[in-house]
Amino acid sequence: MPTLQRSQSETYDSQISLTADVVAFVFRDDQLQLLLIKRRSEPFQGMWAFPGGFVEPDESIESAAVRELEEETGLRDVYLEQLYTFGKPGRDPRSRIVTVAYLALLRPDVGDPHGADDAEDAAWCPVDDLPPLAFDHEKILEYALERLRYKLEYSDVGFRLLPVEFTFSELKIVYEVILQESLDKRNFRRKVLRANILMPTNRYRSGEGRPAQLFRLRDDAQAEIKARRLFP
Amino acid sequence: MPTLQRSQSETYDSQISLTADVVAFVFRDDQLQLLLIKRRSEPFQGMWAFPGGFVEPDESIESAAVRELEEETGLRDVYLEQLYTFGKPGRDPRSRIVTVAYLALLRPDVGDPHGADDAEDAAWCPVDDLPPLAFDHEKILEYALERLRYKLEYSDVGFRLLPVEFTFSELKIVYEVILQESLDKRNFRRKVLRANILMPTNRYRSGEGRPAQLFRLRDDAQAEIKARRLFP
DNA sequence: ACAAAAGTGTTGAGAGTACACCCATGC
DNA sequence: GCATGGGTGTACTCTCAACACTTTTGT
Repeated sequence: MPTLQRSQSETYDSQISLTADVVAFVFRDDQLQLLLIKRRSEPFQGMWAFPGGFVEPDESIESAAVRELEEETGLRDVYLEQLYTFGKPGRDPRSRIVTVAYLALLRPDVGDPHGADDAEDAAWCPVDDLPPLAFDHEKILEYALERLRYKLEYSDVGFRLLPVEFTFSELKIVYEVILQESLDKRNFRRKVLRANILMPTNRYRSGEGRPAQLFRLRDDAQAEIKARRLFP
Repeated sequence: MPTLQRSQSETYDSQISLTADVVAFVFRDDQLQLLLIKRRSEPFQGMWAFPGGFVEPDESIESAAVRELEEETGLRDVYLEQLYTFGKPGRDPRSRIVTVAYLALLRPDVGDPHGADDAEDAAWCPVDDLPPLAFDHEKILEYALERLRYKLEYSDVGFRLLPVEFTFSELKIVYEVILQESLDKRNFRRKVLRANILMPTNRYRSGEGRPAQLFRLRDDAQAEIKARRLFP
């Protein structure tokens, strides 16, 4: 049995390489946007892809994800969560490369990305107006979007896409855009308030019309509510 | 930048190895049980661990999981789902080994496991009476249990632990044991029926007391309900 | 007939949904 | 003063949770 022998005696060099890729979302201009880099090298040279790269032998996979993301953005206050591991043979034409995909949520006040190293360019792209993506990154994106929509409904990920202080309409727009449906202003406000996760501030955001009160997520607001029984 | 050079010119042999481990649950004797194998070789020789092993260069990770599970059980009608990838340096004393953990749910009529290859022994163990586990498998188990409890509330995983035909009390016991709380018989039955996912059969299961009608999951019952809005 | 588990209905409380008007500010 | 977005309350429906007795079978 090759597996057994390998586990006992070999040097453990593997023919499988491991990368970490990051699907990083930001919410700007009332749109959900995605961090993409333009690949400088083959394969898929010139195509857009998620930031990512090989995991070093002595760093954790998550550290690799953070590092790759850091190379492209100012990286401040990131929410990072492991998404799924994609490893079908053939997903990378070079060799057998398995990637651990991460979901990152950035607040709108992170800087603009800058090309670096293996990136000829880097940019935020609205998710509903994307160029074709390299590798199986479109499938990964689909998965990330599904997860984001899903978690929006039972966790506080929606708040991670906003500035630390935000108004109710800003929060509502995040929910509306990601869920692709419109919500009732009064019911939305009541539901959020009932959850008791916000702290009001004395500050207001002025724009057109009446200024809106700013709120922040309470520090002790648990990140994820225990699911109420839904099923069966 | 080492990552960049590697991605362009190296032979891609990596110092990171990849394994697939399977956390396989079965529900027997009104208990949630776990498939464990007793390790024949170092490290952790003689300790219990999940079935698992190295991913071959030309097989998918999921195939590796299925294969490793197949070596231990009759393997029929398995539900398999990727759980999480654990890859902290140091989790395996031999070298840098990253493992993709899978959750498997088996129906009670799968056979008993048999030791094979790298397993000196194999057995079902009740989850609340386990021996110490090798590697970081206790952490992986914790994660698996959390996921199982979570999904029980919004998907049909509970049904995957039962025979194809089952009674309402059997289903209720699965829910009660895994959620560790007792449920009201009438409310439970009503809720399941309202979900409209069951097909009644004309068959009955006799035991002590009045025989109970057997039901089966409808073929067209979707595997996962769309979450109702819970949050905020 | 009795022990054991199956099966069945009702009621009250709380959450979800639908819906329309006044308020504070900038121009 | 008017345009713009902010902020508020009520009525109806539906789901959830609590709760006890009758039915069917085997012994």
